[in-house]
Amino acid sequence: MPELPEVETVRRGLEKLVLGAQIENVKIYYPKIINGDPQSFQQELRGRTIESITRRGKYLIFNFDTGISFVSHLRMEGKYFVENPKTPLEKHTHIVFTLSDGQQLRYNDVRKFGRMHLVKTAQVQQLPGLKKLGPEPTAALFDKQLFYERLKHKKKMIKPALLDQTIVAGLGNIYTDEVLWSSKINPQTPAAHLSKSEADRLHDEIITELARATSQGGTTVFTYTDTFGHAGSFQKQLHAYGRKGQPCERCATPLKKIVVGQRGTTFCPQCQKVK
DNA sequence: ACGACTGTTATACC
DNA sequence: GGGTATAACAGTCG
Repeated sequence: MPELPEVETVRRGLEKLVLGAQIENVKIYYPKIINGDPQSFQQELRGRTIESITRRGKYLIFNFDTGISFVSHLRMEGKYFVENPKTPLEKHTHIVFTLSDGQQLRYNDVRKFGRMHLVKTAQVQQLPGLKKLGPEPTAALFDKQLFYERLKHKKKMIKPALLDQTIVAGLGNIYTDEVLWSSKINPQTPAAHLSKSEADRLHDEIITELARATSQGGTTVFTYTDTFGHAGSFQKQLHAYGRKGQPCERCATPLKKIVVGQRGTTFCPQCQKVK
């Protein structure tokens, strides 16, 4: 599942592989991936040069020479590959960008959940998903006091509150279970019930956990790979996610899996007690 | 064989 | 408007 560390790893890979490349042609095999008119998507991108590749939350943003940007969300299984045009198209490749250097940038997505938007660079922040996005989880941008204030006014439980992207950007199901485990907070705790010290702990864990995962190329749980086809290695350091029934690494109590806000949730019933 | 389950966001609805 | 359920999809597992 590409969450922030995986998307950032993909971004860094793409920066090495296709920054500065010019798009010669775009082939669309599954138009629903593209938000808006696929024909104009094709036409607008032809002849454009990739000037920069940025990221906001889990959104990848390709910026072009003429003030337009292409915003891509990988959702569950979206992947980019850079390959020789002679390599046969893999199953589930839906969009192919042929580049002037002779390579192809290919978008592959088994579940077809990923989405792409083409907008003016100045309009990127106005896209529905980006408009309400919370701060990036870095020490410079993610304010501790503000985090506590926002939680205090949320009616949701802490887990769905962290997943909703408006309080802080970039957490998905895996890292949410991890930071709650590290912070010893029960996922079903109402967000508004967290004490200041719990909120502070959680805030710090979010920053360090996502940074550590990013530095290790992200987590490969099911099928995630980066643009080079490499798996991440952070899955070796997961303490909660996917460890149902295994002993908690702090207290040896078997971890439990429950559903919270329609999402599978693994936690330690001993260390992460409801208060 | 078939239903349950997986996860992320936009959208519809209360 | 906030909260919540549902749709978008395909593959895997029991």
